[in-house]
Order: sequence, then C-alpha cells, then structure tokens
Amino acid sequence: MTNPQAVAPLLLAWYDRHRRALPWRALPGTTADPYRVWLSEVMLQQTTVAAVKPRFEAWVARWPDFASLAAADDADVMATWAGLGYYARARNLVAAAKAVVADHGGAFPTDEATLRTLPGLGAYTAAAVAAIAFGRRAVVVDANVERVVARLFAIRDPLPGARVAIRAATDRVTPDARAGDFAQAMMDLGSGICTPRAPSCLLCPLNAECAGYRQGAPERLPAKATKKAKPRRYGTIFWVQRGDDVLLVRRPDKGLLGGMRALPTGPWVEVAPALDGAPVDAEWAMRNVAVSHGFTHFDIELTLAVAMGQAHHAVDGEWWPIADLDRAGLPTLFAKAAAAILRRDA
DNA sequence: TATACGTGGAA
DNA sequence: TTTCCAAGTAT
Repeated sequence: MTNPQAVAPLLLAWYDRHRRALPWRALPGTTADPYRVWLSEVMLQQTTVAAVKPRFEAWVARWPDFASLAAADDADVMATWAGLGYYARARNLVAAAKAVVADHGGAFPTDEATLRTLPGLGAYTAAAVAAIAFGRRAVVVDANVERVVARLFAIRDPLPGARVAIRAATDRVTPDARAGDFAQAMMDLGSGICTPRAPSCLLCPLNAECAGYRQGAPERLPAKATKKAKPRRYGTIFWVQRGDDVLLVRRPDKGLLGGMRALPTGPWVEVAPALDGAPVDAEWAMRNVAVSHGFTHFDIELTLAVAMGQAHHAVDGEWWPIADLDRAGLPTLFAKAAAAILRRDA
C-alpha cells in the first residue's frame, strides 16, 4: 500500500538533486518574484515549457512588473502573445494586472481565495501561485499531478470523473512545509519520469510507494473518457492588396482568436463558402493551395481569395505594410496563409 | 458536466 | 498522416 506520509520526503529529496533550472524559478533558498511566477503559470497553461521559455524572456523584458503591464497598450499585448494560442490568457493578464494595481495596492494577493478572484486564475493557477510564490500550503493539481497521483494510488476511474478522488489523494500527500517545491517537484516528475507513455519507473523516487507500478502497466493510468471526432470546416481567407499594403482587420474580442489582428475571412462552415463575407467588392482570384489548420475542437481548410491593385474605399480595417507583416502579431492560421501568398505558390 | 478555446512537438 | 497531449479557464 502507498503510504501518503512517505511521498513528500522522497519527492523533495529527489527534487533537490534533479530540479530543472527554469527562467521563472527562484534559485534554491531564494524567494520567487510573484509576477514572474504568475506570468509563467499563465503562459504554461496547456503550453509546453519549450514554447514558453523564449516568450517569457521577451515578455518580462518588455513588461517587468504589474504596473508596467497594467499600463500596456492592448494591441501591443495581443501582438506579443501572437502564436502562443488561447488568446483570452493575454487579455486576462492585462485585466488581472489592472486589478492588482487598482484593487490591491499594486501588491499581488498572497492567499489562494483572493488570487482566485483575478481574471485568468482558476483553481490550478491560484493554488500554484499561492504555493510557489508565497509558500502557502495549497493542493496543486495539474495534468502532471493527475497522472502521478492516479498511478501512485492506482486510481482506475477515468477522467474527468476521477478528479475528485485524485484531488483528495493529492491533498493527503501534500506537505505543510515546502508546498511550492512539492508542487514543482510533482510537475518535474510528471514531465521527465512519470511521462504519459513509457514512464521511467526504474528511475522514479516514488516507485517503492507506487501502487500503479506494483500492479503493472502504470502507463495506462489515468484512464480517460473517449473523445468525440473533430469536425472539419471550410472557409475563405481574403488577401486584399493595395500597393505594398495588405488589409488587416481586428477580430471581435469574444470567441475564437478574439481580439487578434487577422486577415479578413468569411464564415467557417460545413461546405466551402466561396466568396461569402468578402470585405470589399473586387475581382477575386481564387488560389489553388488551401491552408489547413487544426484547432482544439475542429480542423479547418481555407481557400485563399486574392484581390490586387484595385481601388478599395471605405474599408473597415488597417492597411498594413507587407514587409512588416511579421510584426502584425497574426495568429498562426493567418501567418500560414500570408506565407503561402508571399511564397507565390498559392 | 460539457464545450469552447491554439499551437507545435512527439510518436 | 494521424493522434495525443502540454503547468487550464470561463461559461
């Protein structure tokens, strides 16, 4: 049987030897900067460490603290986030920074419940910040912890139903002291040892306590409910060129790619919509190469429609220099389309 | 509880 | 090529 009391000492001893050095992590024995801890946690939501590292460095160089971020230009923030995905995170980052300045005297709240009231801080992030930045005991459960704990206690119920039991078990193994190190140790273990496929159980500091390992096939845990098939949609992207400029629009704040600069598109529907939703009247030239892109809940194929060198008046949007398109902050979907056009292979 | 919400890397 | 999935949150 797994002894809950044995887990934290084993894991923390392992962490002291094997912890990863990450830009947002304090050196051992020093205090982490709450701003950096929070920013890193938000960037890391559903996003890999490798993708976050360079973005984190660039962000803190530009906006090093709550005050600077609270005063940031919204379009700059969204463009700086471009390519990271889940764009509501960027909008919520600014909103939370404003709330810290306006409602909390410029100091980040230190308790989980108050942190939870800030936009973009859910159960996981509030607990992680309370533990990592402020040393509070908090039950920190992310996908790594779910996997480690499901295996440690051989919890066989499938997610998401198993979350209640997993959280209770995590509570039982979380220590009063070093709660932040414990949370990060669980995540390092999940990332490097207790991996989704082919976990390195022989190297695991918890293997003697692990019911999943003892029972065999720990890689099968946690079980997950079967997911539905992703639908496929079709749409048209409009490339409207006037001299050396191209027409960009800003997408509505709510919804997919909300608030992001973008190329104009028509509706995204079950069958190819041709020129529905064109931003101007023009002689459109349809390109042969489609842009394919996968979102979390659907795949899409987009046809490119091009209008060049025609007079376009009273257009709602910005004329953006094509040579500076890299700086427009386009989401990946539109960056792909622009690249296809500019390669002239479309 | 279920669904919307991005992206890129690994296998 | 396809599938999985990564430090989740909001509604």
